[in-house]
Amino acid sequence: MQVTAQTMVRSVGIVPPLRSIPSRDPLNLLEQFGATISVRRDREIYGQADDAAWCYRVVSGCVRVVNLMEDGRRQISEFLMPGDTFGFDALETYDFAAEAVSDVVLRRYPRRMVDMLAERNIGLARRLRDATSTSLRLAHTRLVLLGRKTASERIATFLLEMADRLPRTRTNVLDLPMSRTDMADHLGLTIETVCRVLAHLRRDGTIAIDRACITVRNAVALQQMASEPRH
Amino acid sequence: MQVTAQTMVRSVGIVPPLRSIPSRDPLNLLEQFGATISVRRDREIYGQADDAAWCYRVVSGCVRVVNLMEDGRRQISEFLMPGDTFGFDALETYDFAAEAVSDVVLRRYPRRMVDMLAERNIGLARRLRDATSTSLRLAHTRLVLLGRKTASERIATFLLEMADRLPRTRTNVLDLPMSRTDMADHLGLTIETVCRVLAHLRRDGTIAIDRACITVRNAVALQQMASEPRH
DNA sequence: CGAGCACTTGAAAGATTTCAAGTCCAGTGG
DNA sequence: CCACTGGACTTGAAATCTTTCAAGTGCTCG
Repeated sequence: MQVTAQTMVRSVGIVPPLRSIPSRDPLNLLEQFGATISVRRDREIYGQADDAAWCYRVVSGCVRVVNLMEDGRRQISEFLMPGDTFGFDALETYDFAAEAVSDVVLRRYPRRMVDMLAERNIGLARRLRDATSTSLRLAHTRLVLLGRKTASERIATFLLEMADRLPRTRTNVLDLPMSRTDMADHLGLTIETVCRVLAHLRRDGTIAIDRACITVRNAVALQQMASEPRH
Repeated sequence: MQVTAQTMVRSVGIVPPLRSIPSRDPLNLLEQFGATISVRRDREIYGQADDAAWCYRVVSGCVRVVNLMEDGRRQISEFLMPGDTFGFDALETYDFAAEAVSDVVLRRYPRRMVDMLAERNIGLARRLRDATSTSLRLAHTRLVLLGRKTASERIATFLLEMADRLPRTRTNVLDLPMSRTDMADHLGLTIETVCRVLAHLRRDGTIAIDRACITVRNAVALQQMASEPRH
């Protein structure tokens, strides 16, 4: 893997407390082999066909998992927030590129070490399997969104998900790190449709928009609009 | 889990050879705890909210993984063919229903046993993790299909995938086990659109249609039409 | 032979995209 | 300090793809 525009920082002896990771998490076993790296906004973390040499955990910022078609069409299969891991589910190569949505700080672990530790520690192996299962479950939820939901339902679902996952400064205020284009490519829409639906919600009084900052004024309305699948 | 309309058959001492499973596969460790069951066409194997008590492997026939929305909209996230496993990635509950597309024969393993064996056997644990990773990768490919491909591209992609995965009697002849409705719910289209695109391909001479049986006359044309994502 | 169901096909309706202008900032240079 | 430029975002109108609504067709089963 070629080191792109990443600023390397040496691993320090003491592990910084990571958001939403309980200290008993088996994932912490990896910390002794971890390094902290920073990636600037819009820089690639790894490419679609790169050898899967590293696994990552988001410390701060937001990462997008991107798949490109040859003619330029783009699908963002997920956004990763602080505490989320990625690259652990790779096989020989990553199958999808990872890029920094904002300036991000990551913990990075050598894949070989991860596999080696997982072979010795059953708790870690289990943890990795569960993490992959959770990703899979999330992916299935997105299949429903892309396959069966309308534009409004997709946007409402997305906003509620962000309200849940984004590190929030204030309740109901979402400081979205991604552009409208990113949202569109995540939701299987065009940027214009994203804008129009958001504008409609604003006129409704359901949300307020101030550039990248969206305030949820009526969460119930969003929930009804989102048409979540059965539980 | 309630036993629905399944015909239970006692596990036999000798494991029948399963299609496309090399005998050295760690999954075979499960065989001693496996039972063979049959499920009739359109019967539920498990429901969306059921406790995840069992893991399965398809012996013969075809299974669909289904997610329902409250208003009845349906998304089939995948079709499973002989040799495929499912239910291994469940957490507390299955998150999606599994139903028999055709009459199917399954091997069924108690989830508790699977977890127990995986704790003792690192090869099996690894195998399960890899299987989940493969599912995840497949799911991501479908996100691109649903998010960014046109109706024709979806159909072409689907036919090529079936040509690859379906147990084939003759080259180029696909005996599709699923209905047009199933195809539509898998591809995020309506049944009418599926019919129209297939009819168009038939007039093209790209395929021939005889009810559920589709003959691929021009695989190259299908490949071009499918617009596969970059590799 | 008739009913029911899956599948097909046509025509109109509708949702989203495409094409085309703007608007609004943030950053730059005069 | 302020006009200018580029990029992200908005908005409108026309075009297009897919869906919806409506009729068939054809096969299988009783």
